[in-house]
Amino acid sequence: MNQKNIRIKDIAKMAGVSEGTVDRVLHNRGNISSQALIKVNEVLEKIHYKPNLIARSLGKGKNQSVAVIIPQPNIDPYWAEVELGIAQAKDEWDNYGIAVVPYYYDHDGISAFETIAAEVLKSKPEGVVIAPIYYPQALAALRLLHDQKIPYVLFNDNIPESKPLSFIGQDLFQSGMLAGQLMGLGLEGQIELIVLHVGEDVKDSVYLMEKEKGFREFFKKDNGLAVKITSLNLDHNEKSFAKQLGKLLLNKNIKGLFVTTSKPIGLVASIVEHSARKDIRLIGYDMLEENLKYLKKGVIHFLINQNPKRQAFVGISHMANHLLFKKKVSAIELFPLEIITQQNVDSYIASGIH
Amino acid sequence: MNQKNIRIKDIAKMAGVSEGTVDRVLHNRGNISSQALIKVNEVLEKIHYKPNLIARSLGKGKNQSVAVIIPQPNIDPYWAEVELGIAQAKDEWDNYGIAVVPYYYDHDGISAFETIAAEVLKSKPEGVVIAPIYYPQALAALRLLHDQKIPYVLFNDNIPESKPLSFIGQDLFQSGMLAGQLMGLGLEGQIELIVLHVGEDVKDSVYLMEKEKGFREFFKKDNGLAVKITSLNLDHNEKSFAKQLGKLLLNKNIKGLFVTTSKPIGLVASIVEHSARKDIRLIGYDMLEENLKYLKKGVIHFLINQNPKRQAFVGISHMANHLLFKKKVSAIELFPLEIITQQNVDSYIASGIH
DNA sequence: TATTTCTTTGTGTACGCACACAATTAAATT
DNA sequence: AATTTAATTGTGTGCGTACACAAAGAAATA
Repeated sequence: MNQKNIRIKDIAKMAGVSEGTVDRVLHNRGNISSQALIKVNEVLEKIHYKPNLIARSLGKGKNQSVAVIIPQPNIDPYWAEVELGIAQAKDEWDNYGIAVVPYYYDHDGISAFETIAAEVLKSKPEGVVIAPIYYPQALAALRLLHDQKIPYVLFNDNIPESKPLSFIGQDLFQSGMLAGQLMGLGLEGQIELIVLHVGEDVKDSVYLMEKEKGFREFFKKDNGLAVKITSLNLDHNEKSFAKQLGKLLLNKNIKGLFVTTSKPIGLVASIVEHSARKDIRLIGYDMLEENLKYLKKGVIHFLINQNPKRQAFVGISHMANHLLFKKKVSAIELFPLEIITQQNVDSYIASGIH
Repeated sequence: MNQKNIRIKDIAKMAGVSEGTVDRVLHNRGNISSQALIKVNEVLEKIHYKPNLIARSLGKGKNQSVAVIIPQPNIDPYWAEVELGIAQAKDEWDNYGIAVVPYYYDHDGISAFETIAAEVLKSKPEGVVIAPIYYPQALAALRLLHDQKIPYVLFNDNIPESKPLSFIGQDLFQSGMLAGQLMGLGLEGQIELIVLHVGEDVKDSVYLMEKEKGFREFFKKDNGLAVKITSLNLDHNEKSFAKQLGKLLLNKNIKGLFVTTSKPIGLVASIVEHSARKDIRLIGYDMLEENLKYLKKGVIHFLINQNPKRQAFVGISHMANHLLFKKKVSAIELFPLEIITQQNVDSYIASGIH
């Protein structure tokens, strides 16, 4: 690349045709004589043409738009994090003429999702990035996108059968295994552990189950420990929740809690903190503000970071690269399972998204 | 940005001057009447001008080059990782007309560094990215760069007084604290721990000392533990090294080893593995191949990832963004202190660099 | 053969910015 | 006032691609 790059102009000269003809071959625009086609293809096979991506996107000119669909972020700190990632991507890709347009659907009303999906379709975006947390509704929407040949990227939850351009997320089974390892560190003898699923719809439980399966799997292998694992489904209606959890903590054999979603750990932590128990190991998800508070206090011992902010950012960036530069993007991008503790949490906060 | 973006042309019209004048203001090229300057600045303050970065780099045209200076990677797996990051950056920025040119200096010969530095200067790169592991030589080289007004980015080790454009690395004191926390997990009673500095020059020891300080600091705070910490400087001349370490492991009170550099842990791990001790907790640095082997075996318990590959990639990207887009880059970018265990190592390997 | 229709090919302009150079105006010198 | 010199400003071209449109050629029709 230090030496002059081969341009369309050069190819045209080599093949003895005009630039327009080369352009037609490169983009299969048709209206080409077989003679010309052969000549150009001969040259293309000989050299390795690397289009100048910058010039390409300048030349294309037209402003493209990417719609991003997530649940209302203002009631849920997890999705608020996601929104930060969207904002960051918006800022970044704005420079390249890509408009990132977020759409929010109501958490409660399922029908709200369909309304939003219709709205998005009407706006005719060049690409869609979506966190498909309600499986059947999402699947229907993705079918529509597919029919209209609008590419889409999934993040947070995968729906492989919808054949997205790309999926951004984590290996949830392995995530559970990791939670198991962290839970088991330094524990000995006969103990009981609790897996806590809090206030999630049954639909989602597929994903939560993956985490639980991984968690249980870990203790099958780990020797020297006699572990009894109980899983609990609780609604985080505050009163009954606190009562039930409090009762659990009276059992001295219980040494650890694994909370499978990020939102409720703060609540769990406050209950653990106010109980008499100082020996409970608490493991949960994500660097939400409340969670960090209890991590720093030492009530929560480990957080596994799902990096919602970055998932959104990377998902949008995949789409942007696809639209702008026709770059090949990986069909599945699994994020690392980041372990956050009292001693490295600040380094994570400081580093942000690169 | 869905609505038309403001271009230089628009600013010119608003201010009642020509495009050239606006250009001169934006780039402080001088030769401007105070009247025109005021008019343009008034407009600039009112609107938020976001230059089209793509057009900018197309317009600039000229191919720029970034020199990257590191030690010979082929004898050292750590620097081999760094080289992967360089290759990745090279690939990425090639599309934008930036040539990334690596230079390697011999690990042993100090004078080799100066030779390379001279060579780099002669090539007149637009920017330099450098891992300044030999302090005095690096400082001298950076002075030369400063004199010639060639911007430089540091990674791996910082030399703040050289005022680099940007530094990419980690907080080493905090890194030691984290090692302390991981070491302490589940340990009880009276124990002894070893901090192992292996085969590094005294010059570097400033940085290793930071890690040790952090490690010791952690155990000052942590209550319930009576910990004795011994630090050892060993040369990894294999025979005497194995003998000395073997002798140490006969002491049953020693429960953990913290190795402050990445290269020798494989060696340490093999010695620990072949000793009779199954209760030694081993903590070290980086995802080098040999280290991963012992991590998966369970001999090494934790690795703290310094992410050499990505440090190089981000360092080069900072420079590229600076040269190409005149983007403001953060003066210091601290990487998160990533904890790698048996259960999340694969997720890190799979994810690579984003 | 002249005319129309369809196919193929070449040329020109735009994208937004950087930068060189020409044109204009102001200031300084004779 | 005329000329030179300097300061300021405007215009034009190029970066490499995409795409519209005009031009040219071939085929079909009258």
